[in-house]
Amino acid sequence: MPPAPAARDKVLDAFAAILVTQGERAATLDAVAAHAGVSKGGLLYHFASKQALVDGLLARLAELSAADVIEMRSATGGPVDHFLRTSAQSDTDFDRVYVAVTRLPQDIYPQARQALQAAHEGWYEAVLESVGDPVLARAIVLMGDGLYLEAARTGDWDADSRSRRRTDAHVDELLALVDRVSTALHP
Amino acid sequence: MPPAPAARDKVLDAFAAILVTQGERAATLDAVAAHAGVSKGGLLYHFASKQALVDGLLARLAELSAADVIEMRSATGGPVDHFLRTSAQSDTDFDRVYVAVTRLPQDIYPQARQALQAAHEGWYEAVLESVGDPVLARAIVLMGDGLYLEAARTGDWDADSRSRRRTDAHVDELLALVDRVSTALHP
DNA sequence: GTTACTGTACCGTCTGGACGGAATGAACGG
DNA sequence: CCGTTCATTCCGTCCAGACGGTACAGTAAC
Repeated sequence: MPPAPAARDKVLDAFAAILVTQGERAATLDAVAAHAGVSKGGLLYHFASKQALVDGLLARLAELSAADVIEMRSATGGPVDHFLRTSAQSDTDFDRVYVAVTRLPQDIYPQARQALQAAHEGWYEAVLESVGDPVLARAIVLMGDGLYLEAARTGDWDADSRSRRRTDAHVDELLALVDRVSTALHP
Repeated sequence: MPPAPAARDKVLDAFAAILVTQGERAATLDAVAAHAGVSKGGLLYHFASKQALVDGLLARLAELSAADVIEMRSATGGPVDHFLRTSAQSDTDFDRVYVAVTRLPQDIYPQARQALQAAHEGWYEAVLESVGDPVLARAIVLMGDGLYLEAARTGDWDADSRSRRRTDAHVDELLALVDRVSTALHP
């Protein structure tokens, strides 16, 4: 009944979800279509090939990445707080898509590497403006990546509130440490 | 003429190399066999199924991981220095296998997640013994993960010496920062 | 009539895995 | 020293199924 292109977004969601939870191997056209609740023909109507699907995911990452940096700069706790907290979490659209692109073979989709690099540079610049010191800024961005990897490793994707609270406490401690170092460098 | 099981190691090397550079999708039995200079039948002699191949890689990670922690503790520059430097590099057997396992879909191979977690805990404990502070130790391990991800993203796997020197300089700065923080926490 | 799909049928290629060998060399008896 | 036997190590081919992709007829809303 909805003639609006609703399926397109659902397909991209499903593609990202399967990439994150089951890897690229499982992200076949059939599997993506089934997970999206869409027929294979419907998927291919919006994305004529698998390459088009990947391109669509990368385009979405670019959108969400730009939005994330803007949100970072205007976050109440400051860019660093927002950055490390969202890195540890993994239940936002952006986090899912970011990790999904991480799962793509970078040597086969060079644009994926560029998209990730672009997201990185946005983060680095925002963090640098906040903390001043380039080495500390780099350290913070690296820790953010580490948190992403950890969230992916511990399978936080459908985590219960208990383990999430534990992660939050760890991030609080990290933020306190960063704050101490930051004020020590620039008193 | 070589009746020694030389092929087994070559197959594992090839499997890891393809996972790292081209992703799990490209790591088919044929591709691994071809890259190892072995026939498909020869591969299947040593690893009766793809699951067996994965198990073999995980077993090798466990070996190398234990060896890496031992090497860390007896490294000349100390555990932290050794850890961050090897995280930034990616030309050792251990780094290759570690990142290769990272590329496996964790939800499908739960043992992969456990193996990575085990490697992590070994690092964390060695770093903790060195720096004393648990939060700083966690920050260091996270930065190591970030460096792994960065090395994977920038495709350092066949890097020229120029880009490697740049990475080394960055790691030097990070180590200097960690050292300052460490002595500030425990004067 | 256009847009946004569903559904089915189909094609060529690749995939994991099974299988039957074949070369090598150690073990053993004579 | 020789011949046979035997396990180990590896090769090459075959197959059923899954894969990406095409084609197309139909449907339902606007």
